[in-house]
Amino acid sequence: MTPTTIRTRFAPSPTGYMHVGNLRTALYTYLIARSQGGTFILRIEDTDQSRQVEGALEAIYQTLADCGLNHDEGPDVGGPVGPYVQTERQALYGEYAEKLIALGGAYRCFCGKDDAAPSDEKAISKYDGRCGRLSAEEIQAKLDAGTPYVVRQRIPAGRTAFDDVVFGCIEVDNDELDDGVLIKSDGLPTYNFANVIDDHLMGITHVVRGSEYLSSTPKYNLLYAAFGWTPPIYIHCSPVMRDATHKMSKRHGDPSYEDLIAMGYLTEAVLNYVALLGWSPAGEEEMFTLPELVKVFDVKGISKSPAIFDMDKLRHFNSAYIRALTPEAFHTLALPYIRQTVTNADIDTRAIAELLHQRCEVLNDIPEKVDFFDALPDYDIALYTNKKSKTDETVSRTMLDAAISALESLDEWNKDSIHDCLMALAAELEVKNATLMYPVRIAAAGKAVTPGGAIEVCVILGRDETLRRLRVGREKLG
RNA sequence: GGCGCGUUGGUCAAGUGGUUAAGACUCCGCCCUUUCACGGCGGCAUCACGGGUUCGAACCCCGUACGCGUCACCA
Repeated sequence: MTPTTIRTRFAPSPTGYMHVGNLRTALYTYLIARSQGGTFILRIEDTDQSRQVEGALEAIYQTLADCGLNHDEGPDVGGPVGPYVQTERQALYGEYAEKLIALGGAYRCFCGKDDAAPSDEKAISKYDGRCGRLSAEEIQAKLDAGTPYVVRQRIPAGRTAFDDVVFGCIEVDNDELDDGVLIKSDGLPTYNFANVIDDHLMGITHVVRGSEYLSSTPKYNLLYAAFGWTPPIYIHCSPVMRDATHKMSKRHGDPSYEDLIAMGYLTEAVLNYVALLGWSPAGEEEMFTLPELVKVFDVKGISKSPAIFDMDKLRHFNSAYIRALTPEAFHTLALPYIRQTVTNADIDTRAIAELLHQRCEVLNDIPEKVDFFDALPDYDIALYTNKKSKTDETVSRTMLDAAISALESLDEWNKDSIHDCLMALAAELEVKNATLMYPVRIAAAGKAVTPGGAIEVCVILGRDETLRRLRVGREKLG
């Protein structure tokens, strides 16, 4: 029996687009809640007004909705512990800052930005805490004089330890910790403060976040301790990397979730792959839909080391998800891509989709794969030479001649009739099926690689166009 | 630089003192086959390094190297 229900939160700041690492954090956060019947909350951390990016908020909502990571509480759906946007909670932070000052866990700092910040960029220094030693009279005098101030955390002496689900027990000397700013001079809280207040007030039991917060977690626990609160369970995740030394980033041109979708990846595939970046399931199965992930997810499988994003493996997942689609669903998805290069209004796009379906890894590959249906490419006759099919230019001449006259005399033009006709012809010529089919396909498509074989291609092209192309091929061969 | 963290094949990774060191992706070969793809079978390739502890270490300890993070009135 769990004493408290699990409550997790995804707390992005609207400062950019939804990156793969963000998505993964959201996913894990969602999975932890859902797998244990808990509540998944969305909170917007917008305390840095200068970093707001237009459209970022929309991207967050859209991505979560597309992925099915539905939140139970949040700015849009409300909930019992709102508001869920930090700038709307400003009064709350002020109130708790006062409380913390009274408790001795914080103090007002009247030093200007320049006095407190390291002036020399080389020198790594921390705030010397001088305002923490001001007497009550001195503080009152500053206050009376209207001196602007920030609120800083008072770090006690000693050592602080905390447990992380992924990294285990981490202990640091408090000397390493700075008296960080909790309330900025604009009155808004820093992440360090808002996060602790909100997580506590919102009853968050499990905090999932990037490992870059590992170093500052002791400060948060000191804050919890000063308030007499119980810290949450921490789950720090290592970053998703673009290569061995760089995190995925927009700056390097790494794709965001929406970029991947625009490239022709399926949401389900992206989600499945992202889940596996830094987490491994107990068994050997790797393919999981979101509901399946809810069933099998276990924080024990989260790994400590960073994971490099591998587009090849994503492609693999994507092609598997595409193949699993119904023919109808695939046709609907593929049609716009087919239409990028196949404009002929009369052509049977369903037949094309059918050929494509098992041969398509990413939707963006489609236009290039089917362009020959619209126009016969200007191909090299070297294509007619294929060792496996036992063809060369001479053989191809014979095959094309025979195929042309056989197809010319065909009354009915459909898959079966063409099939029977060509098979009979191959038998009559005493050649392997491939020896006849190969040159026909090359002449019909003008490409070395095509989705579907000679018969499928010819059926879609239709009688006149097929015969025209076969004659063009025959002519090219001289 | 201080502190923290990390390091199993090219990539994701399983593994918690005794294993032929799983599996997946990629790549290669073969089979299937009307090209390609799918599918099937097989293969290449890994415990960063150096010391310990131990009968025995990928697993425990120490150190080294390399990498990442952090040291903001950013989150």
